[in-house]
Amino acid sequence: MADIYRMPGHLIRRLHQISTSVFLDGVRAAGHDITAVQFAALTMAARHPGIDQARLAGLIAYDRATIGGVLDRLEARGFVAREVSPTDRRARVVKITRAGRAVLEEVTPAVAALQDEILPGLTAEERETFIRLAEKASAAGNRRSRAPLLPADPLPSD
Amino acid sequence: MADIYRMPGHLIRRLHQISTSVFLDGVRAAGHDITAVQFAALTMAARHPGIDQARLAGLIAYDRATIGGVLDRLEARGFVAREVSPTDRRARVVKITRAGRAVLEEVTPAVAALQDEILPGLTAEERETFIRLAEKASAAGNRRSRAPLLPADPLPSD
DNA sequence: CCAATTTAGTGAGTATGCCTATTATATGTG
DNA sequence: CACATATAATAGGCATACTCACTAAATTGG
Repeated sequence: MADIYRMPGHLIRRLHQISTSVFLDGVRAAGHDITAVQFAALTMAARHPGIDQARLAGLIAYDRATIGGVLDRLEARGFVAREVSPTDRRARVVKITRAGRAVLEEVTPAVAALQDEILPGLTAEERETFIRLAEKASAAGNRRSRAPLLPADPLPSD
Repeated sequence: MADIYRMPGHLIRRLHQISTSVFLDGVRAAGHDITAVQFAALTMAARHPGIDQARLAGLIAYDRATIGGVLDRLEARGFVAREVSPTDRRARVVKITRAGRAVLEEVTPAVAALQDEILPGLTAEERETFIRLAEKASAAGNRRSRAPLLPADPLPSD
């Protein structure tokens, strides 16, 4: 009989539920209301001004169809703006707005503060171990994901 | 600057993407087409014949609204049947069908075989460590989740 | 330069995962 | 028994996450 409770897939799904819940609660306690996914997109938009949607998606491992909806919501709330790229008229360039930057600046410390709560019940050493193993596994499985993480500047060997 | 790539929440989301992708590929290679979520629901329905939806949801940490849709799809494909509970007319009792049991019997070995692929790049020992830490963290954070795992037979102290 | 291929983004469809509200039914208390 | 409360399931809505098909535009090969 398959013991679901010890299967990594089940445990990862549970941790994902806990993670999104803790994130949302922490951000709301700081007086804002953005999801972890929106936070990551906003952070990367701030770090790479004028990046197009496809590259932004690759930097945070989102599907191309998914990032469209995320940006729709961020744009509707005035946190990012999109323009047709001057160098490639297929592409749409994403820029964080002043309002988006303000949200990011207020939310980022709260996000940093809640990191330990995402893996509750673990010692600092155990958390480090978990993060190290998760990094190793996600790097090794990157190609297995439907939306792999892509480097900012793709290597020719890729 | 927040380093998203080392945040447990981001890593967990990436592992979740890899996990669902590997699961689907493995199940499809075995000639079937059910998701990890459907597999867990089917497994628990087989293990607890006649369980109602709310308890089934609790056993696998699903939201009550979510389990309805999952069972809709399993029922549409003839893998489970639902009836009004004879002891509580609000509740609907879930039973796995012969077809559902057949799918489960064929898929379960494939699921067991793909477990190691869910955490690729890790040694057997590292996988054990990851699973142990994930169990510890998910147990500790259970209440933080919107849909906590509930015991089959709830204790009065809960 | 032109045709074939690739790429960026969207749209429609499906599946989780959550929220709030509603309906129907139980249960507990006076 | 009557009333207040609690619970099971659903309905409708929003947010990821993915698939496939499509349009428009860029790139590559000849």
